[in-house]
Amino acid sequence: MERIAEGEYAVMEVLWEEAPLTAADVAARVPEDRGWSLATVKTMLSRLLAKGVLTHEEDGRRYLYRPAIRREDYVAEESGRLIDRMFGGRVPALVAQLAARDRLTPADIAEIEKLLKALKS
Amino acid sequence: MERIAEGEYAVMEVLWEEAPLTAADVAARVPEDRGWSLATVKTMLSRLLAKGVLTHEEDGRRYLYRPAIRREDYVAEESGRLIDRMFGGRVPALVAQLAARDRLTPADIAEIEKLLKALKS
DNA sequence: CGAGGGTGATTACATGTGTAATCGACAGGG
DNA sequence: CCCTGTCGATTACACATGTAATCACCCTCG
Repeated sequence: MERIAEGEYAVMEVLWEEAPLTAADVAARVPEDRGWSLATVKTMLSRLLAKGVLTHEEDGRRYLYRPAIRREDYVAEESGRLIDRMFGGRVPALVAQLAARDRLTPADIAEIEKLLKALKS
Repeated sequence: MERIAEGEYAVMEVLWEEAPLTAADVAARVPEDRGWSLATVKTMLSRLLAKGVLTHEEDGRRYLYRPAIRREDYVAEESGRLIDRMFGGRVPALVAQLAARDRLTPADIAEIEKLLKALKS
């Protein structure tokens, strides 16, 4: 699967949320703080098409865009990449790191414990 | 803290493992499969210096390089970034994702449970 | 003393990315 | 039927990144 750049990812998020959309619709839904012009969004869409992570179908004179890959798949790949690179593929090392950095609230801990317990059955 | 590119990260790994080192030493320790020339490693070192994530001290006619940032800090930042972007900052969502993808062995589960239990005390 | 090898610095060049402007085609309003 | 706005496509340009080659300098060996 092609790598998706940070900015491009923002466009994918929009389409994973709702699809199909026109270029203008996507632009309208991209987070405000990006401050992107419509032209910029169109460039992103073209590049994502070229990467094969989007598809488009004609709708009269314009296109409707929709994701060609599933969000879970992409997220899984990126998470795996990070865990491999930074934690030698060891998930417990990641969790230990998060714990050491206070990224785990008591609620998080409880939730994760429940998840793990469910896994063992 | 400056972003560190994928290739540059490989150089940082070497120096986090052992420092200080000369450019030639770093090149010798970079993973074989990168297939980098010494020149390439030197470019990386210059860029990392420019980014302020390395320091160097003179050793006669050459430099000894050493990390200016701690590995844990960088790793924490990158992990946080990923969790924020892909899981809305929710660590349990990440763990659920890993579970769904069979990235968790029974040993991992046991280890994580032990970690979490220790946290609660 | 002169040549060769090692050093960092400078330069090179292709590709990716952020961020658009512009262009040619076409559709719909007047 | 023509103007204007809209669409995708093409082009632009600066900076980041991967991957080096080359240069100027200096130390050491012969």
